[in-house]
Amino acid sequence: MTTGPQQPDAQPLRSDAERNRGRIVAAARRVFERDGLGASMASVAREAGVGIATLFRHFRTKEDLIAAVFADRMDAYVTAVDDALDDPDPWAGFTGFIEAVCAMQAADRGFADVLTATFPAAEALEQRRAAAYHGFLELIARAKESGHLREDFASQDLVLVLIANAGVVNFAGDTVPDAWRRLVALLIQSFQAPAHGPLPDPPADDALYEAMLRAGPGAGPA
Amino acid sequence: MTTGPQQPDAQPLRSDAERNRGRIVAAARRVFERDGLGASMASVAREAGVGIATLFRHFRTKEDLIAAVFADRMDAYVTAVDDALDDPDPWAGFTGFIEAVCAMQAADRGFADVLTATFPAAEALEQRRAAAYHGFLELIARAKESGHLREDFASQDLVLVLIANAGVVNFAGDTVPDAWRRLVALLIQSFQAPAHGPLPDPPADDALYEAMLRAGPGAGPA
DNA sequence: ACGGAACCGGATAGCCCTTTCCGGTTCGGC
DNA sequence: GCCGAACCGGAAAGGGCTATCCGGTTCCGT
Repeated sequence: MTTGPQQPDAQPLRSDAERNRGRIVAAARRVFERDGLGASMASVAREAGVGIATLFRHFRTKEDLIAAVFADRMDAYVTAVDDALDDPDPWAGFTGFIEAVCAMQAADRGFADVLTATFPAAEALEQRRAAAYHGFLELIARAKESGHLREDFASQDLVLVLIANAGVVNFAGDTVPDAWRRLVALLIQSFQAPAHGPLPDPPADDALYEAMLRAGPGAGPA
Repeated sequence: MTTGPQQPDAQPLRSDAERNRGRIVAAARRVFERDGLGASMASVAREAGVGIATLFRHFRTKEDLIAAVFADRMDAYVTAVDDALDDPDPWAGFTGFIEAVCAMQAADRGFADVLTATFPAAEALEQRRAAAYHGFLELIARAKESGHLREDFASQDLVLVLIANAGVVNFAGDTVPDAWRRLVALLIQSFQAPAHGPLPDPPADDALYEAMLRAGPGAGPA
């Protein structure tokens, strides 16, 4: 595991350390949600009311902090897929999932950044991402089978939606908080069968992964 | 005029100054095209083979440099609208314009950033933006009248497309250079009549402008 | 209630950014 | 070919970022 200091079994922390750790994670959650992953570690420390050194002692790098903060959002991500698979209507499940995920991006700019990047060092995140992706493939299959989803829809199109939506969310953020809804509605309608025409080929999976890697280490957009 | 030093009539520059100014603009064009507006002034100076001070003597701020570099791209932007208006097929003109502009974004990451920001101090840019927007309104009207464009398409949707596409271009950039084509194709199909369903209301114009303002002064994304 | 390990946080290093300052150099009119 | 004005570019100021160092403090077992 790469998440060194925050292993559940590592040996109990002293009470003050435990308390500070909780404060830091909670503060980071608030700060990242508001400002995206571009928020500085100093701002997190300030929000938490601890010194910078304390923050870096608990999380050796910013990426470690991100992994700790967004583990449960990634759980919600997986849960959203499962819920969608439980929907008896495959098309409603499919569209509901996309809307739900994009809504999560709009509600948490940090999470929007997380979904469009890859953190190979943070296994906790990547395993959940893989699980969700796997479920989404099933969602695609069922929606196509039901005849509501266009046949040439590709799994890579989800990444495209997430990137586009992250762009709108990071851009419009607080000023135009509902702009993303219209974009997502448009995209969903473009996915619906019958298609209005053919499409260019989707990008290659490994190339997309490569691009998400580049977005990882560095911080999110300004 | 806010473009102080680069006025055409200001009084002729000395030959070496004139030469350096040309080098700087050409270098900035290359650097911004490759790296987006986030590129540093130092990298521009290095590419131009001049000192940093020389760069800042010719362009008091980064924004001044941006305005000088992208004036002609904005001309191409206006030209694209005019060409589209010349198309006898309103729908072909409409879709061709969107594709052309998005292609310009993909070919020049700096321009992609310029299109999704506003620089109130750079009148040269803003006047052209306004002209293009005005032409686009006419393009919308004709395309709706022809029955190919959905009735609830709003002019703000162009901004949405530009932002979403800039997100994909800045994200996928060199790694997945054609990813944007699929996104744009999808969006165009979603604009085509008959619509697959209703849409949420478009964002308010002034709110969008406000958001573009925020994206202006600061540099582009990483 | 005491001693040492664990923990704290401010100051600091090192890097990148935009913008300014200033001593040295080059141009170009005479 | 000389000389002043215009111009050059490196160095530095001022700010932000991640990450580390170290002297002082707090916890907790005994």
